[in-house]
Order: sequence, then C-alpha cells, then structure tokens
Amino acid sequence: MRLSKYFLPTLKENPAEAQIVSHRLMLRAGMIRQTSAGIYTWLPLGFAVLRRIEQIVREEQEKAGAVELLMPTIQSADLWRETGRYDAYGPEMLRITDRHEREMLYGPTNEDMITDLFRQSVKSYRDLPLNLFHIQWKFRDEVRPRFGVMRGREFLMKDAYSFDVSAEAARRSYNRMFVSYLRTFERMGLTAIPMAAETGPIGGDLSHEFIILAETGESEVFLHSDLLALPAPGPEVSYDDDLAPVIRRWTDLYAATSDVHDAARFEAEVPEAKRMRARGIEVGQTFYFGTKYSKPMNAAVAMPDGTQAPIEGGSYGIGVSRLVGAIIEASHDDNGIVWPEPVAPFKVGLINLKSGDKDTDAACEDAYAKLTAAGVSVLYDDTDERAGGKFSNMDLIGLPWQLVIGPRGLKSGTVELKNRKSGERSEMTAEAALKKLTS
RNA sequence: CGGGGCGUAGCGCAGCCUGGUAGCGCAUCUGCUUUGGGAGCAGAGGGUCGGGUGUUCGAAUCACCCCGCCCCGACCA
Repeated sequence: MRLSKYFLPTLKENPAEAQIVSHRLMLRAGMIRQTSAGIYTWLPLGFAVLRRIEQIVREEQEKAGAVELLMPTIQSADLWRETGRYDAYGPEMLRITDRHEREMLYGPTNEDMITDLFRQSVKSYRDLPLNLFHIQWKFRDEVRPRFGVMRGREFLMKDAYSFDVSAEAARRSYNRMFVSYLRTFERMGLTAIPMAAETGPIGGDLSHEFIILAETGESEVFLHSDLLALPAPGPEVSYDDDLAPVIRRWTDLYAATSDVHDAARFEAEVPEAKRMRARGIEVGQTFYFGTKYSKPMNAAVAMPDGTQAPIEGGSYGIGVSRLVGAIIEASHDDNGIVWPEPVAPFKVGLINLKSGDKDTDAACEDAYAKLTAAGVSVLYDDTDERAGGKFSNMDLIGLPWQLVIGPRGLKSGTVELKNRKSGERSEMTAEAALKKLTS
C-alpha cells in the first residue's frame, strides 16, 4: 500500500478525551474515530488490525473443532422471554421496536438464539459434541463507556457455544476452548492468565476469565507469579487428546479476580514471595452453564436408550475489538505503538527519505515491488513529507520493521533496516534487507 | 446511576470573572528557501463560539433549560 493513496489521518497532538495510552494511540495513529460515546468508526489501519486478530481467533477456534456461522445483530425479544432473560438482562440491553411494534433488541450475546437454532436442527446424541461460533458485533449499553475500544458499547466479539450430552463431555468441550484460548492469546504476543471468575448474567458454575496484566486494567487480580512464566501449549497440541492435565497445570496455581478472591486461600496456597496483586484486562471468558438454557428452551436430544436428555452447554467469548486496545496497552513505548508481528497491520514500513529523487524513488519502487511480490505487506511512505515527519509517523503506527531508503545511504550502496521493538538500526545492502524481511 | 469537569476553526488551547470588531499554536492551501528524526520566511482560507430561551442598545461572556463528551465511583467481552 502506498501511503499517498491510503487513508491514514494521524494526529500530532493528543485528543483531550483520551486518557489511557491505547485510546490515545489509536486516535493518534488514525485507527479509530469516535462517533458517539462508546461507538467508533474503524479507519483502515485499525480495521486491518481488527481483521488480523479476528483471523487468528478464527483459526484457533477451528483447530479446536468449533464451526463458524453468523447470527444477526438484531434479535427478537420472544426468545429472550423464553429463557427469562428479557427482564433479567436489564438496561444494558438495547431494546428496539420495529414498525409493527414488535419488540426487538440489539444482541448483547447469543445463547438464546443459538439454543433456538440448535433445538430446531439437532435431535440426536449422534450429532454431538457440537461447537458453533460466530464473530459478530454486539451492543451493550454500558452505563459508562470509556477507554476507547476497551470498553465500548458496540464491540466485536467472538462467541462460541458448545453442546454436549453429558456434564463430562461438556467439560471436555470446555477444556478444548480453554486450551484454544491459551493458544490464541499466545499467538498475539500476549500473556493471558486464566482466572477463576464470576459467571454474571450468563450463569453457570464454572468460569474463567482470561486476563492480561496491565496497569490500566479494570479488574483487580490476585495470582501466583509462576503463572506468568507458564508456557502456553504449542501449536502441536492435539484437541483429540485428554486436555485435563493442561487445564490442571494452569488452574492449580492460585489466580482469581477480586470478585471471587479468597484472601485466606491465597495466603495458604501461595508463598509470600510469589503472591502477586495486579490489575488486568479481561480479553476472554469461558462459561460452563449446564442446562440453564436447554431446559427452559427444550433443547434436548435423543439418547441411545431412546430417552430425551437436555443438552449441557457452555459459551466462550473473546473480545476481538477490545484486544486491539489490550495489545497496545501491553506493547507500546513513548514514540507510539509497537505491534507484535502477528497482528501488525503491515509488516514493513518503507520510508522514502527523498521522494522525487530519481535514484531514491527507483530503489524504493524496487524494494516495494519485491517485498509485495514475496507476499510481505508493506506500507510505502511515498509522500513528499519531510524525513523527520515520516520517521515519527512510522514509529507512531508501530509497524514491526522500517526499511529506510535515502540518497545518502544509496551513495554507499546501503539502506537502513530498523526494528521497531528493539529500536536497533543496521545498514546493509538492499538485497540483504529484502532477504531478511522475506525470510 | 451518584459525584465532578468540559463544549470556541481539523487538533491542542486562550478569551468568559469585569458584556462592546473572535484570537494563538499546530494542521491545511499558495510561493520561495530548505530537505537523514515532526524546518524557515511571506501570504491565504477556514467559526451559526454545542443548541434553545431570556436579560440587555449590544451576549462566546450574564441567567435558565436542554443536548453532547470526559473523569472518579458503583456495574461489565
């Protein structure tokens, strides 16, 4: 992508309304613009990151056996009445009346709808286990939206729903999602710790919040510090295996949000030197809720002996749009964002230090063409901005690599390659730089 | 929802107390000079001062009402 043909309205100054670093940087880097409280337009750069995160989530869900579909954002109130949640959910649910005076709502979550789909279509234990997910916009009318996309009213969420014939089987489904969450966050360069959590309006008796530690986090958490060093399961993990030992390794050590924190247990189980109290951002939550939805909605399947059994359910959310902010909270410096490569909107920022100079233009065009041909995503700053502005902007938007080409270096046959994260800069031939970026 | 704050050019702000020609920096546009970490000079454009009502000869400024946004707290992917 050539910057001259892109849409990247960056800001030099901090917008007054943005208090925390991810919100500030997202506005300044031209990733989002607010349209009203807690509601944002995703500009091209932000949208590119959102899609990369979404894709990682999708891939890891599919590896764990979940199947993607897409449910609507607008739902009928009738379904929610059936589960008793229409009244229970309260004013956070955005309620809408259509032209026929039918009561509708903008979905804050989809347990009711997916259970309805399930009961219409699945009748036999033979079709289970089943795990369906979608990645769709949600709306929760938060009392106080804040922190940019970290706590918006409209947000993109991946929600998966598992259906099983027994509590034991449901637990296996839960474990698969648990492991896939560890994998998902690991791939984004995040250390997410599963913690015992409250179940809230979703219900159920088993739940974990996946939390990344950050000073600006909204949750207070208590944990055994060894959890921070626990390696996530690798890409070779098999979801057909018994995953209980992995779960045990992650849940044996104490970790809880303040809602369910048990100070006595914390002190008994964790040696003093390992007791950690911190703040964190919740990026995902898993629930096992048994028959909470299947019973009131009559979602049952025929068992081998011919009897009907209500299905055992679980649901599993990941805040996809929140992750964009959370990753920035975890990865930035004074100059701007530092994208982990797997979620970066472009891998390389190509800086032409002197647009209009024949040799520099030619060298940049050549590098741009070769990188693009090799499948490397490049944002080529071909504008006639001054060099200083280009450097600052490129640091701000945080692409992992900067390839800097100017007349001075070309004279001695070199270009400069800068690693955004380490700040390390090295001069080398264009060939060497391209080789490094494409390998 | 309780408490606090803020709305003036695209962004950051001053002016308001004490009513009288709407200002500054950055950004934008034009020209010249510059050109390797947010350049200099000269010029230009851009505003229903969040909205309404009132007070007044006169309102960005005073009063009342409304709307929007932000922060702290209680609540949540």
